[in-house]
Amino acid sequence: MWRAPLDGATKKREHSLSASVSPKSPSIVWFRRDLRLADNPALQAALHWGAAVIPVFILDEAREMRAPGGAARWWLEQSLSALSADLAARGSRLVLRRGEARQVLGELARETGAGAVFWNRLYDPGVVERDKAVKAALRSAGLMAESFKSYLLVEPWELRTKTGGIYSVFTPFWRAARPLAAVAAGSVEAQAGVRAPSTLPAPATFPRSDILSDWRLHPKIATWTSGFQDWRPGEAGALKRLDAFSQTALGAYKDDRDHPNRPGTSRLSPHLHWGEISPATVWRAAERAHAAGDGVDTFLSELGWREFNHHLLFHRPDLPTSNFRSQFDAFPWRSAPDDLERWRRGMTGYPLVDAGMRELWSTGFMHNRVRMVAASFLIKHLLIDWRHGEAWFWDTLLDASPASNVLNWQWVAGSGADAAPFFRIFNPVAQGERFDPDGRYITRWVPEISRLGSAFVHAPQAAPAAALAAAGVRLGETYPRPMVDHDAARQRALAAFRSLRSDP
DNA sequence: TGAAATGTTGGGGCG
DNA sequence: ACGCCCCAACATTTC
Repeated sequence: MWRAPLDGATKKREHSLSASVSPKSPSIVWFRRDLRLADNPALQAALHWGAAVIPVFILDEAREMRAPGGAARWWLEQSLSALSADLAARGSRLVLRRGEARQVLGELARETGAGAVFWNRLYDPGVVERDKAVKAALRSAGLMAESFKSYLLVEPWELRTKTGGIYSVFTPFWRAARPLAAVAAGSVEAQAGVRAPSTLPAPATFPRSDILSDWRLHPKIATWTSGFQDWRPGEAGALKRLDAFSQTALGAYKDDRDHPNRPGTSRLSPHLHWGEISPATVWRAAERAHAAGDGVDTFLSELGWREFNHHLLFHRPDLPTSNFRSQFDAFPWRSAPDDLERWRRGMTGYPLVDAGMRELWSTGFMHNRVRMVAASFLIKHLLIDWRHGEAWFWDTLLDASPASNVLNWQWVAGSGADAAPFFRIFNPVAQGERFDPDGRYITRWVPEISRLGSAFVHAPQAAPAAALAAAGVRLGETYPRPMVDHDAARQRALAAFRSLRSDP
Protein backbone atom coordinates (compact mmCIF):
# COMPACT_ATOMS: atom_id res chain seq x y z
CA MET A 1 0.00 0.00 0.00
CA TRP A 2 1.37 3.39 -0.95
CA ARG A 3 1.55 5.96 1.74
CA ALA A 4 -0.67 8.77 0.74
CA PRO A 5 -3.33 9.54 3.32
CA LEU A 6 -5.43 11.59 0.95
CA ASP A 7 -5.43 9.20 -1.96
CA GLY A 8 -7.73 6.34 -1.19
CA ALA A 9 -6.94 2.84 -2.34
CA THR A 10 -10.12 2.74 -4.40
CA LYS A 11 -9.15 5.74 -6.42
CA LYS A 12 -5.76 4.22 -7.11
CA ARG A 13 -7.19 0.92 -8.33
CA GLU A 14 -9.38 2.73 -10.77
CA HIS A 15 -6.36 4.48 -12.18
CA SER A 16 -4.27 1.38 -12.60
CA LEU A 17 -7.20 -0.37 -14.28
CA SER A 18 -7.75 2.52 -16.62
CA ALA A 19 -4.08 2.64 -17.55
CA SER A 20 -3.63 1.11 -20.96
CA VAL A 21 -0.05 0.03 -20.31
CA SER A 22 1.32 -3.18 -18.85
CA PRO A 23 2.35 -3.04 -15.20
CA LYS A 24 5.70 -4.41 -16.31
CA SER A 25 6.52 -1.13 -18.02
CA PRO A 26 8.98 1.07 -16.13
CA SER A 27 7.95 4.01 -13.99
CA ILE A 28 9.43 7.47 -13.79
CA VAL A 29 10.19 9.16 -10.48
CA TRP A 30 10.15 12.86 -11.12
CA PHE A 31 12.50 14.41 -8.53
CA ARG A 32 11.91 18.06 -7.75
CA ARG A 33 12.50 19.50 -4.30
CA ASP A 34 12.69 16.04 -2.75
CA LEU A 35 16.30 15.20 -3.54
CA ARG A 36 16.56 12.14 -1.30
CA LEU A 37 16.00 8.41 -1.28
CA ALA A 38 14.79 7.89 2.30
CA ASP A 39 11.20 8.65 3.30
CA ASN A 40 10.29 9.48 -0.27
CA PRO A 41 6.72 8.39 -1.10
CA ALA A 42 7.06 8.91 -4.84
CA LEU A 43 10.06 6.60 -4.90
CA GLN A 44 8.21 4.07 -2.73
CA ALA A 45 5.32 4.15 -5.17
CA ALA A 46 7.69 3.47 -8.06
CA LEU A 47 9.20 0.51 -6.21
CA HIS A 48 5.71 -0.80 -5.55
CA TRP A 49 4.90 -0.46 -9.21
CA GLY A 50 7.21 -3.44 -9.53
CA ALA A 51 9.26 -2.64 -12.61
CA ALA A 52 12.32 -0.64 -13.58
CA VAL A 53 12.59 2.83 -12.07
CA ILE A 54 13.79 5.83 -14.04
CA PRO A 55 14.77 8.75 -11.79
CA VAL A 56 14.65 12.10 -13.53
CA PHE A 57 15.23 15.72 -12.65
CA ILE A 58 13.95 18.39 -15.02
CA LEU A 59 15.31 21.91 -15.16
CA ASP A 60 12.06 23.65 -16.04
CA GLU A 61 12.60 27.35 -16.51
CA ALA A 62 9.04 28.31 -17.41
CA ARG A 63 8.34 31.87 -16.42
CA GLU A 64 5.30 31.07 -14.33
CA MET A 65 7.59 29.65 -11.66
CA ARG A 66 10.10 31.76 -9.83
CA ALA A 67 13.62 30.85 -10.91
CA PRO A 68 15.99 29.91 -8.09
CA GLY A 69 18.44 32.63 -7.04
CA GLY A 70 22.18 32.42 -7.49
CA ALA A 71 22.96 30.79 -4.14
CA ALA A 72 20.12 28.32 -4.57
CA ARG A 73 21.43 27.29 -7.98
CA TRP A 74 24.80 26.53 -6.42
CA TRP A 75 23.09 24.32 -3.86
CA LEU A 76 20.99 22.62 -6.50
CA GLU A 77 24.06 21.66 -8.51
CA GLN A 78 25.72 20.15 -5.44
CA SER A 79 22.59 18.38 -4.37
CA LEU A 80 21.91 16.90 -7.80
CA SER A 81 25.47 15.67 -7.87
CA ALA A 82 24.96 13.97 -4.50
CA LEU A 83 21.65 12.42 -5.53
CA SER A 84 23.24 11.21 -8.73
CA ALA A 85 25.99 9.48 -6.75
CA ASP A 86 23.50 7.99 -4.28
CA LEU A 87 21.50 6.54 -7.16
CA ALA A 88 24.60 5.22 -8.91
CA ALA A 89 25.57 3.43 -5.71
CA ARG A 90 22.23 1.60 -5.93
CA GLY A 91 22.58 0.47 -9.50
CA SER A 92 20.55 3.33 -10.89
CA ARG A 93 21.26 6.74 -12.33
CA LEU A 94 19.75 10.20 -12.40
CA VAL A 95 18.48 11.36 -15.78
CA LEU A 96 18.80 15.11 -16.27
CA ARG A 97 16.65 16.93 -18.79
CA ARG A 98 16.00 20.57 -19.47
CA GLY A 99 12.73 22.01 -20.77
CA GLU A 100 9.05 22.27 -20.08
CA ALA A 101 8.19 19.49 -17.63
CA ARG A 102 5.01 18.41 -19.39
CA GLN A 103 6.78 18.00 -22.69
CA VAL A 104 9.92 16.41 -21.24
CA LEU A 105 7.94 13.82 -19.27
CA GLY A 106 5.91 12.97 -22.35
CA GLU A 107 9.09 12.46 -24.37
CA LEU A 108 10.67 10.38 -21.66
CA ALA A 109 7.60 8.18 -21.39
CA ARG A 110 7.66 7.56 -25.12
CA GLU A 111 11.40 6.88 -25.17
CA THR A 112 11.29 4.42 -22.29
CA GLY A 113 7.80 2.98 -22.61
CA ALA A 114 7.12 4.09 -19.04
CA GLY A 115 3.62 3.48 -17.77
CA ALA A 116 3.61 5.65 -14.68
CA VAL A 117 5.04 8.87 -13.32
CA PHE A 118 5.28 9.56 -9.60
CA TRP A 119 6.26 12.74 -7.78
CA ASN A 120 5.89 14.56 -4.48
CA ARG A 121 3.72 17.64 -4.37
CA LEU A 122 4.86 21.27 -4.08
CA TYR A 123 2.65 24.23 -3.25
CA ASP A 124 4.20 27.33 -4.79
CA PRO A 125 2.43 29.69 -7.16
CA GLY A 126 2.95 28.52 -10.72
CA VAL A 127 4.16 25.09 -9.71
CA VAL A 128 0.68 23.99 -8.61
CA GLU A 129 -0.87 24.89 -11.96
CA ARG A 130 2.05 23.39 -13.88
CA ASP A 131 1.76 20.11 -11.98
CA LYS A 132 -1.99 19.92 -12.51
CA ALA A 133 -1.49 20.33 -16.24
CA VAL A 134 1.27 17.71 -16.24
CA LYS A 135 -0.91 15.23 -14.40
CA ALA A 136 -3.85 15.78 -16.76
CA ALA A 137 -1.65 15.45 -19.84
CA LEU A 138 -0.01 12.25 -18.66
CA ARG A 139 -3.33 10.68 -17.75
CA SER A 140 -4.94 11.60 -21.02
CA ALA A 141 -1.96 9.93 -22.72
CA GLY A 142 -2.89 6.77 -20.85
CA LEU A 143 -0.20 6.88 -18.20
CA MET A 144 -0.62 6.56 -14.50
CA ALA A 145 0.30 9.84 -12.82
CA GLU A 146 0.25 10.11 -9.04
CA SER A 147 1.56 12.72 -6.64
CA PHE A 148 2.17 12.43 -2.91
CA LYS A 149 2.42 14.45 0.23
CA SER A 150 5.92 14.75 1.65
CA TYR A 151 7.13 18.36 1.47
CA LEU A 152 4.67 19.35 4.19
CA LEU A 153 3.17 17.52 7.13
CA VAL A 154 -0.19 19.20 6.68
CA GLU A 155 -1.25 20.16 3.19
CA PRO A 156 -2.87 23.55 2.73
CA TRP A 157 -6.30 22.13 1.94
CA GLU A 158 -6.33 19.79 4.93
CA LEU A 159 -6.96 22.62 7.34
CA ARG A 160 -9.64 25.29 7.49
CA THR A 161 -10.97 27.50 10.24
CA LYS A 162 -14.40 26.70 11.63
CA THR A 163 -15.87 29.31 9.35
CA GLY A 164 -14.17 27.81 6.30
CA GLY A 165 -11.50 30.49 5.95
CA ILE A 166 -7.74 30.19 6.00
CA TYR A 167 -5.77 30.66 9.18
CA SER A 168 -4.15 34.05 9.42
CA VAL A 169 -2.87 33.81 12.99
CA PHE A 170 -0.15 31.36 13.83
CA THR A 171 -1.26 30.22 17.28
CA PRO A 172 -4.70 28.91 16.35
CA PHE A 173 -3.21 27.51 13.14
CA TRP A 174 -0.64 25.55 15.07
CA ARG A 175 -3.15 24.44 17.69
CA ALA A 176 -5.13 22.83 14.88
CA ALA A 177 -2.23 21.73 12.71
CA ARG A 178 0.13 20.31 15.29
CA PRO A 179 -1.90 17.18 16.10
CA LEU A 180 -2.30 16.51 12.38
CA ALA A 181 1.43 17.03 11.86
CA ALA A 182 2.26 14.64 14.68
CA VAL A 183 0.05 11.99 13.14
CA ALA A 184 1.53 12.54 9.69
CA ALA A 185 5.09 12.27 11.05
CA GLY A 186 4.41 9.29 13.23
CA SER A 187 1.93 7.29 11.21
CA VAL A 188 2.53 3.66 10.39
CA GLU A 189 2.65 4.51 6.71
CA ALA A 190 5.24 7.19 7.36
CA GLN A 191 7.46 4.77 9.28
CA ALA A 192 7.19 2.06 6.64
CA GLY A 193 8.90 3.92 3.82
CA VAL A 194 11.53 5.63 5.89
CA ARG A 195 14.64 3.74 4.88
CA ALA A 196 16.39 4.39 1.60
CA PRO A 197 16.15 1.36 -0.68
CA SER A 198 19.42 -0.51 -1.02
CA THR A 199 18.95 -1.05 -4.76
CA LEU A 200 16.70 0.34 -7.47
CA PRO A 201 15.61 -1.81 -10.39
CA ALA A 202 17.21 -0.38 -13.52
CA PRO A 203 15.88 -0.44 -17.07
CA ALA A 204 17.86 -2.26 -19.76
CA THR A 205 19.10 1.09 -20.97
CA PHE A 206 18.72 4.49 -19.36
CA PRO A 207 17.48 7.33 -21.52
CA ARG A 208 19.87 10.07 -22.56
CA SER A 209 20.83 12.53 -19.83
CA ASP A 210 22.22 16.04 -19.92
CA ILE A 211 25.60 16.61 -18.28
CA LEU A 212 25.08 18.45 -15.00
CA SER A 213 27.98 20.84 -15.47
CA ASP A 214 26.54 21.90 -18.84
CA TRP A 215 23.62 23.44 -16.98
CA ARG A 216 26.02 26.01 -15.49
CA LEU A 217 24.08 26.21 -12.28
CA HIS A 218 26.96 27.63 -10.29
CA PRO A 219 27.10 31.43 -10.21
CA LYS A 220 29.22 33.29 -12.70
CA ILE A 221 31.01 35.10 -9.84
CA ALA A 222 33.30 32.21 -8.96
CA THR A 223 34.72 33.84 -5.85
CA TRP A 224 31.27 34.28 -4.36
CA THR A 225 30.68 30.67 -3.41
CA SER A 226 34.11 29.97 -1.93
CA GLY A 227 32.63 30.56 1.50
CA PHE A 228 29.79 28.08 0.95
CA GLN A 229 32.14 25.15 1.39
CA ASP A 230 31.16 24.40 4.98
CA TRP A 231 27.78 23.23 3.73
CA ARG A 232 27.31 19.66 2.65
CA PRO A 233 24.38 19.55 0.25
CA GLY A 234 22.73 16.19 -0.26
CA GLU A 235 20.90 13.61 1.76
CA ALA A 236 23.90 12.34 3.70
CA GLY A 237 24.82 15.86 4.76
CA ALA A 238 21.24 16.55 5.80
CA LEU A 239 21.02 13.45 7.96
CA LYS A 240 24.36 14.20 9.54
CA ARG A 241 23.25 17.73 10.35
CA LEU A 242 20.00 16.51 11.87
CA ASP A 243 21.87 13.98 13.95
CA ALA A 244 24.36 16.54 15.22
CA PHE A 245 21.64 19.03 16.06
CA SER A 246 19.32 16.65 17.86
CA GLN A 247 22.20 15.22 19.90
CA THR A 248 23.72 18.51 20.99
CA ALA A 249 21.76 21.73 20.51
CA LEU A 250 18.13 20.73 20.63
CA GLY A 251 17.85 20.62 24.42
CA ALA A 252 18.93 24.24 24.82
CA TYR A 253 17.28 25.38 21.60
CA LYS A 254 14.82 27.76 23.20
CA ASP A 255 17.54 30.06 24.53
CA ASP A 256 20.53 29.28 22.36
CA ARG A 257 18.76 29.80 19.05
CA ASP A 258 18.68 33.56 19.65
CA HIS A 259 22.43 33.90 20.13
CA PRO A 260 24.11 34.12 16.75
CA ASN A 261 27.50 33.21 18.13
CA ARG A 262 26.25 29.93 19.58
CA PRO A 263 25.71 26.79 17.51
CA GLY A 264 22.12 26.83 18.73
CA THR A 265 20.10 26.50 15.53
CA SER A 266 19.60 23.46 13.36
CA ARG A 267 20.82 24.95 10.06
CA LEU A 268 18.57 22.43 8.38
CA SER A 269 16.67 24.99 6.30
CA PRO A 270 18.49 24.50 2.98
CA HIS A 271 18.30 20.74 3.35
CA LEU A 272 14.58 20.96 4.06
CA HIS A 273 14.04 23.35 1.20
CA TRP A 274 15.58 20.94 -1.29
CA GLY A 275 13.89 17.99 0.33
CA GLU A 276 17.15 16.25 1.15
CA ILE A 277 15.38 15.38 4.35
CA SER A 278 11.67 15.23 5.02
CA PRO A 279 9.93 17.27 7.71
CA ALA A 280 8.58 13.98 9.05
CA THR A 281 12.09 12.66 9.60
CA VAL A 282 13.08 15.89 11.33
CA TRP A 283 9.96 15.75 13.49
CA ARG A 284 10.57 12.20 14.60
CA ALA A 285 14.22 12.88 15.40
CA ALA A 286 13.26 15.87 17.54
CA GLU A 287 10.69 13.90 19.48
CA ARG A 288 13.05 10.98 19.94
CA ALA A 289 15.97 13.06 21.14
CA HIS A 290 14.26 14.73 24.08
CA ALA A 291 10.87 13.40 24.98
CA ALA A 292 10.31 16.36 27.33
CA GLY A 293 11.57 19.91 27.41
CA ASP A 294 10.50 23.16 25.82
CA GLY A 295 13.45 23.11 23.43
CA VAL A 296 11.60 20.48 21.46
CA ASP A 297 8.30 22.36 21.44
CA THR A 298 10.03 25.54 20.32
CA PHE A 299 11.84 23.70 17.54
CA LEU A 300 8.69 21.92 16.37
CA SER A 301 6.87 25.24 16.25
CA GLU A 302 9.54 26.41 13.79
CA LEU A 303 8.50 23.54 11.58
CA GLY A 304 5.02 24.87 12.27
CA TRP A 305 5.94 28.29 10.83
CA ARG A 306 7.19 26.49 7.73
CA GLU A 307 3.81 24.79 7.43
CA PHE A 308 1.97 28.06 8.16
CA ASN A 309 3.89 29.96 5.49
CA HIS A 310 3.08 27.35 2.87
CA HIS A 311 -0.55 27.29 3.98
CA LEU A 312 -0.78 31.05 3.48
CA LEU A 313 1.04 31.18 0.17
CA PHE A 314 -1.02 28.35 -1.28
CA HIS A 315 -4.24 30.16 -0.48
CA ARG A 316 -2.86 33.60 -1.38
CA PRO A 317 -0.51 33.07 -4.34
CA ASP A 318 -0.35 36.83 -4.85
CA LEU A 319 1.68 37.37 -1.66
CA PRO A 320 5.14 37.42 -3.29
CA THR A 321 4.20 40.82 -4.64
CA SER A 322 1.14 41.92 -2.62
CA ASN A 323 0.85 42.92 1.01
CA PHE A 324 -1.28 40.53 3.02
CA ARG A 325 -2.63 43.61 4.78
CA SER A 326 -3.60 45.83 1.92
CA GLN A 327 -3.38 49.08 3.92
CA PHE A 328 0.37 48.73 3.40
CA ASP A 329 -0.19 49.34 -0.31
CA ALA A 330 -0.17 53.05 0.54
CA PHE A 331 3.06 52.95 2.55
CA PRO A 332 5.41 55.83 1.58
CA TRP A 333 8.50 53.74 0.73
CA ARG A 334 11.66 55.62 -0.16
CA SER A 335 13.41 55.07 -3.44
CA ALA A 336 17.04 54.95 -2.35
CA PRO A 337 19.24 52.70 -4.49
CA ASP A 338 22.46 53.80 -2.82
CA ASP A 339 21.09 53.06 0.63
CA LEU A 340 19.88 49.66 -0.56
CA GLU A 341 23.36 48.91 -1.87
CA ARG A 342 25.02 49.88 1.41
CA TRP A 343 22.67 47.53 3.21
CA ARG A 344 23.40 44.71 0.77
CA ARG A 345 27.12 45.10 1.20
CA GLY A 346 27.03 45.31 4.99
CA MET A 347 28.18 48.93 5.22
CA THR A 348 25.35 50.51 7.23
CA GLY A 349 27.52 51.47 10.19
CA TYR A 350 25.45 49.30 12.53
CA PRO A 351 27.73 46.36 13.37
CA LEU A 352 25.09 43.71 13.94
CA VAL A 353 23.33 44.53 10.67
CA ASP A 354 26.62 44.62 8.79
CA ALA A 355 27.75 41.34 10.33
CA GLY A 356 24.54 39.66 9.22
CA MET A 357 24.66 40.99 5.68
CA ARG A 358 28.29 39.93 5.31
CA GLU A 359 27.58 36.51 6.77
CA LEU A 360 24.84 36.16 4.16
CA TRP A 361 27.10 37.07 1.27
CA SER A 362 29.96 34.90 2.53
CA THR A 363 28.11 31.77 3.52
CA GLY A 364 24.69 31.85 1.83
CA PHE A 365 23.08 31.90 5.24
CA MET A 366 22.24 34.33 8.04
CA HIS A 367 21.34 33.53 11.62
CA ASN A 368 17.61 33.94 12.14
CA ARG A 369 17.81 36.51 14.93
CA VAL A 370 20.06 38.63 12.75
CA ARG A 371 17.75 38.20 9.75
CA MET A 372 15.01 39.88 11.75
CA VAL A 373 17.26 42.78 12.78
CA ALA A 374 18.73 43.26 9.30
CA ALA A 375 15.31 43.10 7.64
CA SER A 376 13.80 45.48 10.18
CA PHE A 377 16.66 47.90 9.50
CA LEU A 378 16.03 47.97 5.76
CA ILE A 379 12.30 48.40 6.17
CA LYS A 380 12.07 50.70 9.14
CA HIS A 381 15.36 52.57 9.42
CA LEU A 382 15.76 53.02 5.66
CA LEU A 383 12.04 52.87 4.70
CA ILE A 384 12.87 50.67 1.73
CA ASP A 385 10.13 48.42 0.39
CA TRP A 386 10.37 44.88 1.81
CA ARG A 387 10.24 43.49 -1.72
CA HIS A 388 13.76 44.83 -2.39
CA GLY A 389 15.06 43.03 0.67
CA GLU A 390 13.16 39.90 -0.24
CA ALA A 391 14.73 39.93 -3.71
CA TRP A 392 18.25 40.19 -2.27
CA PHE A 393 17.63 37.35 0.18
CA TRP A 394 16.09 35.32 -2.63
CA ASP A 395 19.28 35.64 -4.63
CA THR A 396 21.77 35.10 -1.81
CA LEU A 397 20.18 32.68 0.65
CA LEU A 398 20.80 29.00 0.16
CA ASP A 399 17.49 28.25 1.90
CA ALA A 400 15.29 30.81 0.11
CA SER A 401 11.88 29.33 -0.50
CA PRO A 402 8.99 31.27 -2.00
CA ALA A 403 6.80 30.72 1.04
CA SER A 404 9.24 31.30 3.86
CA ASN A 405 11.23 34.14 2.34
CA VAL A 406 8.23 36.19 1.28
CA LEU A 407 6.18 35.65 4.41
CA ASN A 408 9.05 36.26 6.79
CA TRP A 409 9.72 39.58 5.06
CA GLN A 410 6.05 40.48 5.32
CA TRP A 411 6.15 39.42 8.95
CA VAL A 412 8.97 41.85 9.72
CA ALA A 413 7.36 44.62 7.68
CA GLY A 414 4.12 44.29 9.57
CA SER A 415 2.24 43.78 6.33
CA GLY A 416 1.89 40.01 6.74
CA ALA A 417 -0.39 37.57 8.49
CA ASP A 418 0.06 37.52 12.26
CA ALA A 419 2.95 39.88 11.64
CA ALA A 420 5.04 41.82 14.07
CA PRO A 421 3.39 45.22 14.58
CA PHE A 422 5.06 47.88 12.49
CA PHE A 423 6.08 49.83 15.56
CA ARG A 424 8.17 46.93 16.79
CA ILE A 425 11.36 48.59 15.60
CA PHE A 426 14.48 46.71 16.55
CA ASN A 427 17.30 48.75 18.02
CA PRO A 428 20.28 47.14 16.30
CA VAL A 429 22.62 48.23 19.07
CA ALA A 430 20.42 46.88 21.86
CA GLN A 431 19.86 43.63 19.97
CA GLY A 432 23.61 43.17 19.65
CA GLU A 433 24.21 43.85 23.33
CA ARG A 434 21.50 41.43 24.27
CA PHE A 435 22.19 38.51 21.97
CA ASP A 436 25.88 38.88 21.18
CA PRO A 437 27.11 40.47 24.42
CA ASP A 438 30.81 39.84 23.90
CA GLY A 439 30.56 40.84 20.25
CA ARG A 440 32.11 37.66 18.93
CA TYR A 441 29.54 37.18 16.18
CA ILE A 442 29.99 40.79 15.12
CA THR A 443 33.75 40.74 14.99
CA ARG A 444 33.81 37.49 13.09
CA TRP A 445 32.18 39.32 10.17
CA VAL A 446 33.25 42.89 10.87
CA PRO A 447 36.87 42.36 11.86
CA GLU A 448 37.84 46.00 11.33
CA ILE A 449 36.25 46.92 14.66
CA SER A 450 37.30 43.83 16.60
CA ARG A 451 39.79 45.67 18.79
CA LEU A 452 37.11 47.97 20.18
CA GLY A 453 36.14 45.36 22.74
CA SER A 454 32.69 44.42 23.91
CA ALA A 455 32.05 47.85 25.44
CA PHE A 456 32.05 49.70 22.11
CA VAL A 457 31.83 47.09 19.41
CA HIS A 458 28.03 47.37 19.23
CA ALA A 459 28.13 51.13 18.64
CA PRO A 460 31.52 52.44 17.47
CA GLN A 461 30.00 55.88 16.95
CA ALA A 462 29.52 56.13 20.72
CA ALA A 463 33.10 55.20 21.57
CA PRO A 464 35.44 57.88 22.93
CA ALA A 465 38.06 59.12 20.50
CA ALA A 466 40.83 57.51 22.55
CA ALA A 467 39.16 54.09 22.40
CA LEU A 468 38.73 54.40 18.63
CA ALA A 469 42.34 55.44 18.16
CA ALA A 470 43.60 52.61 20.36
CA ALA A 471 41.56 50.13 18.34
CA GLY A 472 42.77 51.51 15.03
CA VAL A 473 39.27 52.55 13.98
CA ARG A 474 38.74 55.73 11.97
CA LEU A 475 35.02 56.25 11.55
CA GLY A 476 34.06 57.07 8.02
CA GLU A 477 37.32 55.53 6.78
CA THR A 478 38.01 52.10 8.21
CA TYR A 479 34.37 51.55 9.22
CA PRO A 480 31.34 53.64 8.22
CA ARG A 481 29.49 55.99 10.50
CA PRO A 482 25.84 54.97 11.02
CA MET A 483 24.06 55.76 7.75
CA VAL A 484 21.05 56.95 9.77
CA ASP A 485 20.68 58.00 13.38
CA HIS A 486 18.65 55.40 15.23
CA ASP A 487 16.38 57.77 17.16
CA ALA A 488 15.69 59.93 14.12
CA ALA A 489 15.07 56.91 11.91
CA ARG A 490 12.72 55.46 14.48
CA GLN A 491 10.69 58.66 14.63
CA ARG A 492 10.62 58.84 10.83
CA ALA A 493 9.37 55.26 10.58
CA LEU A 494 6.64 55.85 13.15
CA ALA A 495 5.55 58.98 11.28
CA ALA A 496 5.40 57.04 8.00
CA PHE A 497 3.31 54.40 9.68
CA ARG A 498 0.97 57.02 11.14
CA SER A 499 0.48 58.51 7.68
CA LEU A 500 -0.82 55.13 6.63
CA ARG A 501 -3.47 55.06 9.29
CA SER A 502 -4.76 58.58 8.71
CA ASP A 503 -5.23 57.97 5.00
CA PRO A 504 -8.82 57.24 4.03
C1' DT B 1 10.35 36.51 18.18
C1' DG B 2 10.51 45.39 20.99
C1' DA B 3 11.71 49.74 22.46
C1' DA B 4 10.83 53.90 24.58
C1' DA B 5 7.98 56.72 27.32
C1' DT B 6 5.35 57.06 31.22
C1' DG B 7 3.60 55.55 35.64
C1' DT B 8 4.14 53.38 40.22
C1' DT B 9 6.43 51.83 44.20
C1' DG B 10 9.46 51.55 47.89
C1' DG B 11 13.90 52.18 50.24
C1' DG B 12 17.00 55.38 52.05
C1' DG B 13 19.06 59.98 52.87
C1' DC B 14 18.05 64.01 55.01
C1' DG B 15 16.09 68.08 57.23
C1' DA C 1 9.40 60.19 64.13
C1' DC C 2 7.91 62.11 60.08
C1' DG C 3 7.47 64.00 55.53
C1' DC C 4 9.85 65.01 51.58
C1' DC C 5 12.72 64.12 47.78
C1' DC C 6 15.46 61.27 44.85
C1' DC C 7 15.90 57.55 42.11
C1' DA C 8 16.34 52.79 41.02
C1' DA C 9 13.46 49.01 39.95
C1' DC C 10 9.65 47.38 38.16
C1' DA C 11 5.06 47.71 35.71
C1' DT C 12 2.15 49.67 32.27
C1' DT C 13 1.20 52.13 28.22
C1' DT C 14 2.19 53.78 23.82
C1' DC C 15 4.21 53.78 19.44
